[in-house]
Amino acid sequence: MAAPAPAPTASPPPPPAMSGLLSFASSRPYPPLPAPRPAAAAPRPRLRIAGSAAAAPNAVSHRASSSFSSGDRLRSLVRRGELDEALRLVGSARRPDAGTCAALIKKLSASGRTAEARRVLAACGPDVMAYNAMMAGYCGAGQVDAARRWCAERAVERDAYTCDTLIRGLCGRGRTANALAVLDEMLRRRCVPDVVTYTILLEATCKRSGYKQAMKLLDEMRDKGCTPDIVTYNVVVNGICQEGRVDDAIEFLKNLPSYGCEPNTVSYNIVLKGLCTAERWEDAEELMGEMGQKGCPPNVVTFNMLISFLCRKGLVEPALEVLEQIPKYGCSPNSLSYNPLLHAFCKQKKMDKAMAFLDLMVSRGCYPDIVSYNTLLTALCRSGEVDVAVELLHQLKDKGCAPVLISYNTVIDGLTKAGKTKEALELLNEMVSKGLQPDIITYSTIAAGLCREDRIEDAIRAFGKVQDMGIRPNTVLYNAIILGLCKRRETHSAIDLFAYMIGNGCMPNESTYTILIEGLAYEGLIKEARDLLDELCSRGEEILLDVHLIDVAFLTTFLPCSNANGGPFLRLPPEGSPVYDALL
DNA sequence: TTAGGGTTAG
Repeated sequence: MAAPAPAPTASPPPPPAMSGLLSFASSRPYPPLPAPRPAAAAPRPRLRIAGSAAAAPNAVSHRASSSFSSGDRLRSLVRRGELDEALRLVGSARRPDAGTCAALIKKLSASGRTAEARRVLAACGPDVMAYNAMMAGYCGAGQVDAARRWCAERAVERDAYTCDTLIRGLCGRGRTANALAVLDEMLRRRCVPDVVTYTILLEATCKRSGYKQAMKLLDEMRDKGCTPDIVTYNVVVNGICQEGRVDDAIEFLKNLPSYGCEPNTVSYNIVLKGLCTAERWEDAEELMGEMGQKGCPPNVVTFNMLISFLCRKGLVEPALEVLEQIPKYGCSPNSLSYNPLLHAFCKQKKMDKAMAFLDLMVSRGCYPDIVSYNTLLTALCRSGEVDVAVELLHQLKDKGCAPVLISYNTVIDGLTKAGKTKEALELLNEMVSKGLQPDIITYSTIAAGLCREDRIEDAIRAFGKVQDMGIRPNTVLYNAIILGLCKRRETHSAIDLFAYMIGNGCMPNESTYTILIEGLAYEGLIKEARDLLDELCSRGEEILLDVHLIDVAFLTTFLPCSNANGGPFLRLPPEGSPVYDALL
């Protein structure tokens, strides 16, 4: 792989607001990374070496040593995600600790293993923490109906907290109507919904049915004798802003005292966010001025929000000015203040500036967090500096910021795209050895990289690994392998996999169809390609095909379809191209 | 239970 172009050495001078701030920007392509976070710099003593878990010291426990070590072992297994081993241990334990069981229930449910989670629940006996974990698990796994049935069986509705979990789970999956039904059940059973329950429901109602509907629920809540608090009102203020009615939100805020509730800084921040979304910068500034007078001075969130919005709109210099204002208001910038700017520099491909900015934040006592580093890793990979990314990844722990799944996924992807699949696979082994569980993104990345190298068999092994882990392969993973098969002209196998994908309940997307249609057309299987396109037609989706992959015969065959009402739209080849000439 | 980082695969 050719060495990437170095970062421009003659970068434009920093904007005025930055003058002096970045003066220590190094002339090296990449300045040394910031010094380690003092508090976390000292290497932590290793408590235990691999394989000696059972011999863990139990000096702090007064319980029987056997029960301590098994409980300790169970906790450690759950933490490491070794669920099968944890399940075996739960099966043999006399009375496993409810907190650990709750954690295991959560993890099992997250992998869709709710039946096994229920076995764990049975093993640990009645415990509200475990109940809530089960409820959250069902909801998280999308089995909200199972959650409701289970809830009814156990009559746990009487516990308001468990009900909140169910209501939150239902609301989180857009099942607001069911959540409201649970509320009715609660009221019938004289299980008093509290302000939290209502607030959750109000938030969902705002999202689903709009704030006007939420206002009705607010009245109902008051009728039932439940007094809204400022959080409740803020949820409604947010709902009003979400519908683009910021001025109505401001009006509502003004009337709050007449309901016996004073706005707080969060209330103003919500309105401010609405103003920023509408790019009403002057109004935002004015509101910030008012906040102090109204006894709700801006806090660091206020400034962070402004910085984030300005950066998103490409207004990096004003964002830098806001950053400089923060201390004048008695607030300290934190990593959330710096990260949007760091991201902006990365996006501008000004890596030297980004690195210098990182130094700046450290010199001001704000330590980069994992999001800062992940932002850098992404940018380094995208700018062709994968080796620097690998180096940074390996330095993270010493900087007091251990790499996470996303960090590894980012660099693994960078390596596969740089044609360094072997190193990517080594990194995969490394993360596993460090106890980080790869996820669907890790394996999709690896599979796509292997396919790019025509190593379809290995990619299919990665696919199998995902299934072994109890994770359902998703569309992205299927697409990667289908593309690999099509590129190898094994279109029939690709179609088989397509059928398998649908049979397993994984919905194909536009890319899936594009890949397959192009693959079929390449092999001259025009009829089959057409059938697939018709299927897309019936879905009424727009399809943009890469004309470079399509031969003239294929385009000519399909052209009439592009005029069909409501049918797919085939982007025409660029004017003057050979394909365009052949068509007209 | 409300507001803040448009960190990862196609």
